[in-house]
Amino acid sequence: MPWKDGTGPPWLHGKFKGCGYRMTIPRQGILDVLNETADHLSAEDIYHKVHGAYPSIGLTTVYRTLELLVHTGLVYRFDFGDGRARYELAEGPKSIGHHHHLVCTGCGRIIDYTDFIEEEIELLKQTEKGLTKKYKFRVTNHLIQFYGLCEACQGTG
Amino acid sequence: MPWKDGTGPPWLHGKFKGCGYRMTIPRQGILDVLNETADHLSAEDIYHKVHGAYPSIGLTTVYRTLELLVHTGLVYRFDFGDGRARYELAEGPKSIGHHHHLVCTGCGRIIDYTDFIEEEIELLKQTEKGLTKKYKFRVTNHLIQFYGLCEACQGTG
DNA sequence: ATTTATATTGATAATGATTATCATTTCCAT
DNA sequence: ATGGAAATGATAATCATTATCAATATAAAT
Ligand SMILES: [Mn+2]
Ligand SMILES: [Mn+2]
Ligand SMILES: [Zn+2]
Ligand SMILES: [Zn+2]
Repeated sequence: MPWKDGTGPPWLHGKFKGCGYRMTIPRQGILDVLNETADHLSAEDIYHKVHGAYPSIGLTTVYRTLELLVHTGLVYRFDFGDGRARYELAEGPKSIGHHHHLVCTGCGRIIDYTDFIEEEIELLKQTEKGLTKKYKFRVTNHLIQFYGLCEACQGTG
Repeated sequence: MPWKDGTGPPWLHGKFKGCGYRMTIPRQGILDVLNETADHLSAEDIYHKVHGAYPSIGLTTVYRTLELLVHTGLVYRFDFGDGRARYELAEGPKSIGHHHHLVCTGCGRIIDYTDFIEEEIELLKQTEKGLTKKYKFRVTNHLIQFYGLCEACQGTG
């Protein structure tokens, strides 16, 4: 289980405490930043944003908290190929829900999409079942990304 | 054709020269290694393997050649979450063809699978078409990975 | 074959994101 | 309040990947 205790959590604040961790000011700040943005922020992005509200925060704490959040499943970590990890709140009030990504190899822009998600998830479910049977592999997560050029980057051949 | 030493795949020669590059001994060695393995090697893995045949090769050359190969589309670069890029020949005689990956988060093992590929590709094609229409995004590539635990790693709960 | 221009190489240093240390501070249960 | 565990932040260390740059290898031109 990702939770230290056996308690099931509501959301964020409660979800965090439910895992047996303390909800501190730096952690709250980091969660706030993640909850208020629509972007896919890097650790340093988050550090700078939190720094506005809590100037004493250290970059190390940001990395540590993100590691914690990823481990507990509250946050997803992505690699879009620009050399730094990027983070996104797994789900919550402001979340658009489960989605996949379009990654522009021209400008690095990331587009969330939920279109066709149902069909994709349905196929993934079937695929998972088959793979589990054949390879005895227990799937816990999946990653789907499309790479290409966004509208703005198609002009500059 | 003047193949310096390698027994390597001639099916790459034209593509290489067609792009204005020279087929040198270090490059041939790197391609040989990629062509002979079924694993997903890191740059350093490749460096060590090529070093057996060409001890004077430098790690820098490996990185540069891989960058070249990825850029020309002959090689795919993957990130499986272990902090280093891994490489795989895009296609060729010994290739199993287009496939996706199962990534064990327990031991790092990578499993190639081609099962359900047809169905997946078919759905991806449709999804691509819809995404192109809605987001004006020109898809050139896609990435699908399943994360979970391999058979050996499921025992150690 | 000799020359010439260019592509390629490899040793080395630099970069930059992420981790490891560790002393200090904060939190919580007693 | 108090003691112990958890969390923090400044700093140094890792480590994969890139940037430099002088030396070498290659292909074309003479
Ligand atoms: Mn997203
Ligand atoms: Mn593979
Ligand atoms: Zn773009
Ligand atoms: Zn495993």
